[in-house]
Amino acid sequence: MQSLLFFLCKVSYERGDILKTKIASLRKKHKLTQEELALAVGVTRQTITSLECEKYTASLVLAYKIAQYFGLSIEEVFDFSEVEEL
Amino acid sequence: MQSLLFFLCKVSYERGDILKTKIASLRKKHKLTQEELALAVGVTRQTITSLECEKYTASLVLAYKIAQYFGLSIEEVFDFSEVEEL
DNA sequence: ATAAAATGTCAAGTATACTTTGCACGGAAT
DNA sequence: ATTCCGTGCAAAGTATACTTGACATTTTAT
Repeated sequence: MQSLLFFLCKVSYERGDILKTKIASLRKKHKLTQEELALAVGVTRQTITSLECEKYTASLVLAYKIAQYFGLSIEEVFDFSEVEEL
Repeated sequence: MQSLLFFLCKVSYERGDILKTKIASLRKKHKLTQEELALAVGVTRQTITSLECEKYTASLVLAYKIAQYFGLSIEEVFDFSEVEEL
């Protein structure tokens, strides 16, 4: 039986400056658990959860490691479209 | 008379995990002061100094803004070659 | 029906990114 | 020689990124 509910993230409206990411969908496409991805890029599972639920924005180095793990560029994994124009 | 000395950064050997950047050379190529670049990307001059002297690594959003200012990708401005392989 | 695996969350702590202010020094111009 | 500009630095403070450990709910497997 298919699941009726997904794991849901509690959305925080305190900060509007957190980058949207494709981490969750990329991870599922590669059939990985958060734990496995965390191990692969050298952080804890909670950090992956936080990034997927957009609690904060990854550091530059972590962003690179995640992108590289999926064979993509940083710009392909994180959505910069809402960064204030220069 | 040509200058004999450049502005020099005191190198800290405490951390070996700070990304090398092309910010200083790009800024000079564009004939900008640190102050002007700082204003353009929305940080203080001291932050630009710190990044150029590699005191710490920029955040993902700041890295994006700097790269975009120069019309480059993040990967073209920051050197990820020494990031631990996955 | 039960157990195990996967995910989300919270609190407290450490580490890193960035700000603010102020000072020192070299180079350029007058 | 004096002044101004650009740069490097330091200390203290705030904000954000990440860790650790523990717990609740959902999903998957038995």
